[in-house]
Amino acid sequence: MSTVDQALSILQESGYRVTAPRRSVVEAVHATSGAFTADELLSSLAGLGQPVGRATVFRTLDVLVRSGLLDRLHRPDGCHNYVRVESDGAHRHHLICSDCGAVVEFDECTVAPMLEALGARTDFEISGHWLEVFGVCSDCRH
Amino acid sequence: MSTVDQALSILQESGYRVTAPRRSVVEAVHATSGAFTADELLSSLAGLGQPVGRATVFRTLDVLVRSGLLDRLHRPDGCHNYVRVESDGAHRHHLICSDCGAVVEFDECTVAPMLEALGARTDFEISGHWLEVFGVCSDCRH
DNA sequence: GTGTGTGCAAAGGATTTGCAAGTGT
DNA sequence: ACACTTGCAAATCCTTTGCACACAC
Repeated sequence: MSTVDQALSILQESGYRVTAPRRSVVEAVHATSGAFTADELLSSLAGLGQPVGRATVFRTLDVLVRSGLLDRLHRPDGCHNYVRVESDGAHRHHLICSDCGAVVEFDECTVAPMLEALGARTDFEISGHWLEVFGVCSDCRH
Repeated sequence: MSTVDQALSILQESGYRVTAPRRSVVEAVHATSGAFTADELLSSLAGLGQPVGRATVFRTLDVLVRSGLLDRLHRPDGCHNYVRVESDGAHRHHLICSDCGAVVEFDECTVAPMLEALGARTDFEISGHWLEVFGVCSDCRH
């Protein structure tokens, strides 16, 4: 069972219908490696000969995020990038190459004790955090 | 010397001119407590009887960020929020109340060792990171 | 006086929405 | 059948830009 099919099953289990445009989007997403924007995906779909309407792309990205198949990234330059989710841990962060957009997921996150202290000090009830790390991957350095 | 005046001096030292609209913007910024958007600031200025053109507000926010007087925040609901910078440390992160937008700056950030390990494992040359923490402040809980 | 900064209105880009027609289950 | 989806085009939102005028230094 390919990963695309796995994704489509998850979609279905989440209560969404599996339609041709959604299949195209999922395939295009699986063909990428790294972070992408809605617009890049739109062009990519057109290039693959499987054009999907602009609105549908946006709606499908939402659906995929809600189904846990994509993560929405927030980058300094613009906020709406997406990446395919690889692991299934609840705690996911991303290391992103500023050059080529390559993304590495990681879950070793040592901020928990710090956040606890921070919550105590400020009397906030901390509900979550975002951590994103930027750098240059080995390919882009050479 | 009030904080507004301090800010205006910094602006000037950064090579920007101190003009009436910029003064208004700095005053309005100092009247807020927490994160705000360009649009909120625009309305706030109009409400104070010191209307400033839309373009000028955007340009001035840029100038203030570049002068180190404001930080640009990225929130789940929308990406371009601003907060007044309070400390002068280079390493600043923010704890934001999801309810009222109150912001607490903090600098105790314990991710450095983790990032070092992450860089070694992935062969990325890590250049920076970005951490934001969300929660509910004590006022909003009561 | 000179170079910056301003305001307006228009342009631009990204995302959303309304709606009639199409389609998965 | 029925509700969910789609595509299109228009609407909306946020931000930037061009340009003539004004102002800080």
